[in-house]
Amino acid sequence: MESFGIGKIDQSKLREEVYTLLCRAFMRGEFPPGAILNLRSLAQELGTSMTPVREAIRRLVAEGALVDTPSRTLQVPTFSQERMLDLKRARIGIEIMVLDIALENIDTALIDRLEQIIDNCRDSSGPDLQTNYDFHFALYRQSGSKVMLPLIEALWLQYGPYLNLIIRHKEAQDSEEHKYHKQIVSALRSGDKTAARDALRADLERSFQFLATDSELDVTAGTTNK
Amino acid sequence: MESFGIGKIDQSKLREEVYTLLCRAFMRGEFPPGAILNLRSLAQELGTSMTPVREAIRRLVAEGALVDTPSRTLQVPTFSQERMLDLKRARIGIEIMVLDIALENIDTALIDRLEQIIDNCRDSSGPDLQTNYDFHFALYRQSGSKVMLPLIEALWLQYGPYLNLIIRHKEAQDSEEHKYHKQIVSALRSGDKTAARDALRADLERSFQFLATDSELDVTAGTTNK
DNA sequence: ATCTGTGATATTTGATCACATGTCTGTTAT
DNA sequence: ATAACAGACATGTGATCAAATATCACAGAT
Repeated sequence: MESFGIGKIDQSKLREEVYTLLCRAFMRGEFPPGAILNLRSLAQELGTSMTPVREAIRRLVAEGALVDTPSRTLQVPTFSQERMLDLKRARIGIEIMVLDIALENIDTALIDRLEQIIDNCRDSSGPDLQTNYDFHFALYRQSGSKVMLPLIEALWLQYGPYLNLIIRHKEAQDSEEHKYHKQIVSALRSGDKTAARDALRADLERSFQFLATDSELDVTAGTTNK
Repeated sequence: MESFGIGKIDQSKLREEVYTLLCRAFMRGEFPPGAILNLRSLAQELGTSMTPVREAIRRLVAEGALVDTPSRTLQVPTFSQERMLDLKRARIGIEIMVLDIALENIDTALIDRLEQIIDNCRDSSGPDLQTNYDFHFALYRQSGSKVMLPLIEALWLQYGPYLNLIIRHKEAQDSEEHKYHKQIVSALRSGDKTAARDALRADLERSFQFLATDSELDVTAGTTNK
């Protein structure tokens, strides 16, 4: 049959929309470690019934962004130094692994796109999370690994609550994140794979740097839904 | 509080039981690539309502063991050479990464336990999946990484359908899997980390060896639930 | 004989209900 | 005043219901 340019049907999947919304909220650092969520409030807030929220929440639990407590409530994992270091190690290990694969498929079109992402940054106050996400995932997508990208997404989801703690730091506001991004781009241009790896590692270390042995982080966060 | 030997509460979560059952079935290779599942049949087969099955299935989708098709049915991912190689690369990369961490925490108790797992193998016909699982995860658990273990579980889940294809090969029956497991153990005893890595890599390569450029694998598998 | 439209059927999906269980609060007994 | 208890309240879980939509078989037209 001839193909007309009428585009795809919206395919409303309420469940997916709820998941996407919660996902974004997590990556924006809306939920602090220890926060309690409940289905009814979320459903009401989103204007849906509990069912799609339940399924979206189930997925977030499967991805490690939420945990079931013994008292059948849902909680953002509490902060612990141990878990934070574990996540950091996992992110560095896997993201560098994927970078290595991406480096095999590198081309100038990608490098240009990465540069464009950095330049399009609106340089607002605070860290530019969207630009950061776009930059990293544009890079990782070049690996072509449909298996590993979801794993990295899951790790970023688990990192989200730490972001909530970080954005309260005044020192974190002078984002030098672009410094490492630019280092990565220039390393790619000159074909220096080791330099690219080192710059990525430095970038990831940076994103964890305000979380080390910080006293005020252990406070139990309040609920976000009454 | 003092800890009594009464074990954990049954935690009647029907959802969890359903998930566990499906999970095991996947890892046993019950579902071939391309198989279609539907909630009603599963619910009926398990004697529950659809709700717990739905949530268990949602989790499997989140872990990449199942995919939603455009027509709102559930499908085991179809076989493709590309995806298989992607999964292989991911498993080798991540499982070796976790092995490296485990190697830092190695002790003789673990090595003894690993040896015991191999010896307890009932050496039945066909590959001994339970022993294989126990061996690998006992090793990986030594890493202490609560972040990475679930990722590896997800990868094993995605590998399950390939197992379905493999166990049809007659050549696959003479399982020399223990050869590499024993190599790993002796490498650990002598403290030779490189040898341990190489043996693990060889073991993983082995578990993919019958999937390379095989013509009969591309057939579309039938449904498993009428 | 092949293709297309129509209706029947099957199945997912979202909403609602009933129930079990954990938490909190206010009262009472010591 | 404090600890224990009882009852109300809150919340996840499973079952069931209603609606939307895809699939399939069949009839009719070309």
